[in-house]
Amino acid sequence: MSISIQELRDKVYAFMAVLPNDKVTTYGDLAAFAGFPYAARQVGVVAHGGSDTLPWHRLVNARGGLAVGFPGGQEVQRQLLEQDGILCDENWRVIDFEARRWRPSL
DNA sequence: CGAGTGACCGCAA
DNA sequence: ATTGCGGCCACTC
Repeated sequence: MSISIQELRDKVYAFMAVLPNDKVTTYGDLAAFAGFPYAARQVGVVAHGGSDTLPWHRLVNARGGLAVGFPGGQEVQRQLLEQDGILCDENWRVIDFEARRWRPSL
């Protein structure tokens, strides 16, 4: 059983749209809530790839760390997070991540 | 077709 | 705490 990438993109955008400005979420959680529990990677790709208006910087990995895999992305993401009042430590991890973690509709 | 890659996840040593 | 390894899925060559 394969997933539909456009359907996934739709749901990801929808969730990002309602994501509070002072909270963050993870790729895995977003994928799970969107109905594709194993599609975390694709979530990352579609979330950052397609749109410039959506707050991609509020997506972090399951350990609360900033995006790895894009050179220099961590610096950019940290600054964007600071603009939203979210701070990071030297290890590129969101401070107080568990408290700032957001869950859609639960 | 098969192999490699990627803004990921989880567990084991 | 860290590193290593396999697994998941879709995309590209």
